[in-house]
Amino acid sequence: MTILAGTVEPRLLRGLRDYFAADMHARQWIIDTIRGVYERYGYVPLGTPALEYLDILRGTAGEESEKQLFEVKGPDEERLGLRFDQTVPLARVVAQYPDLPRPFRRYQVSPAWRCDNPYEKRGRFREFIQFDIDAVGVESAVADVEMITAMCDTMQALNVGRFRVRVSSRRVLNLLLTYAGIAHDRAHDVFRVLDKLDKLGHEKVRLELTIGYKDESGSPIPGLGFSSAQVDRIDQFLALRAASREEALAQVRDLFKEVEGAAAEIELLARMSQQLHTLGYGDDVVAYDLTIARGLDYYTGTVFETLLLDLPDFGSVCGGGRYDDLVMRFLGERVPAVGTSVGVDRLLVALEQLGRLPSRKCTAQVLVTVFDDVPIDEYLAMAYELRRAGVPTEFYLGTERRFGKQVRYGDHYGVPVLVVCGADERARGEVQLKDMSVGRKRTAQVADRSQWKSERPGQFNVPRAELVAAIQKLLAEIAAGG
RNA sequence: GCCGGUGUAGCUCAGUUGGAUAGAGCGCUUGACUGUGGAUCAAGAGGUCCCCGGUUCGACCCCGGGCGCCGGCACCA
Repeated sequence: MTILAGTVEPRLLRGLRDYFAADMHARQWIIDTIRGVYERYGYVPLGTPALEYLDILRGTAGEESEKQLFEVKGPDEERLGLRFDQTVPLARVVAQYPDLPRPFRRYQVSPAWRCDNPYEKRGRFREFIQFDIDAVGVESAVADVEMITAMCDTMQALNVGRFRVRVSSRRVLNLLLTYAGIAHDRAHDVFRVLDKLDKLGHEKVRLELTIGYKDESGSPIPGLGFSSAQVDRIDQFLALRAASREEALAQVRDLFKEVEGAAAEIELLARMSQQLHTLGYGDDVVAYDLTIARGLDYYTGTVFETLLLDLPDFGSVCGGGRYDDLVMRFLGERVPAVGTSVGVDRLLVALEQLGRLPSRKCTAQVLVTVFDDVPIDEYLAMAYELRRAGVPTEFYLGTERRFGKQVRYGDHYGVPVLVVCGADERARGEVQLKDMSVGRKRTAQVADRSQWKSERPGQFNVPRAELVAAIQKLLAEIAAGG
């Protein structure tokens, strides 16, 4: 692009994007659909500011994540940051307003910011909308079940196709550490490597747990230095394959039969699975995959994530878990909580790739076109009659007087119906309606221009006095006929 | 942060062992058609060949440095 001297080059920050009409309509549809599900579960909305004090955001989710904070300087030099999720602000709110009756169950949809490496093909951006539900002050695992079913219901409502919610438990993974004789303060390191199982496979995970290896580019991946006896025990766990939740639990129950406290943890998951079955959430939509840890440091119990089976490499489109100690940071008191988060912009990219989004570029149902030989006030009258009757109507405001250009304009934005009234129609006290979809279908078949012009597909005249009624009838037909 | 690739028109890309005025397709604009979307035909606009420095009679091309973008890895709330 040529940049003129004295002008500023229009450009976008890395990892951010502009959303035009089709994307905005699709995104709004996703948000409305999720909200519908969440409100059926009785969650109430909460809004919090994009900015928080830096010390609120810091140290909640691991040291590494601090690099991902967008920092902001306040007017009095306060150190601020843009929120990177909605869970930490929620913990702040719960701690700040102790009178809130518990359980506090809220939903929140808003943007968050993370300064990590963007990967737009898989829907990873530096600014993105998340849609969360959380239940704070809840000990019962019924809340965990509710999160999982809400995810399933959300995926179904969004028409994502085949999906699977994978459920795991940090407490079971802690049992694994005990079983393998690994100190629990190494949990973060071990879980990080286990989470890569899907991507790297068994062999590399084993190497990374022990001596490390060199990846394809030759970069050294340091090993964690565990003994082969320890890693053998982890391997036993990783090798488990089950066709159902019950089978997965049976295998772990057997493997951990000597581990103290294992029976109780596994019983908890068994109870959840039973409830899920009773409610109609079978092994096809909810699977227990106990190797999943998820990256967040603040998770303490159940964790889960959702994959789209038609986009196996896309990554998870929503995830969450239990974080019983997060509020403690602000309140000094343990407040158990569980929540889950849908990545709205990720889903937008995924559904786009799957071709599961309707594309809508306009809001108008009708475009009133104009000719020079008819007084403009007559066109205005038509447009306002339609608007007052509740029909979304665009009045052609451009300078292009030639009719062909106006049709092209309407075609470009996908307006379904044009109102046409030149001197001929006016003289007869009529207006012409043009159903754009008819011409769009004809266009593939017509080769000759004069035929194309004379055919005027999808056009018919109605008395001027019946404009509104005729439009409403035509729009109803189009809506019914598809 | 590390490794690799790449940077030429709005987009996708060709090009020159270093030589005069840098090309194609698509898109865009205009006309054929002052009242009809598509197709066709014709014409037109659009370039700091990423930036800075060096070598050279001469650099879009070669050399050095920088930056951007794309992959992979690391990291990931």
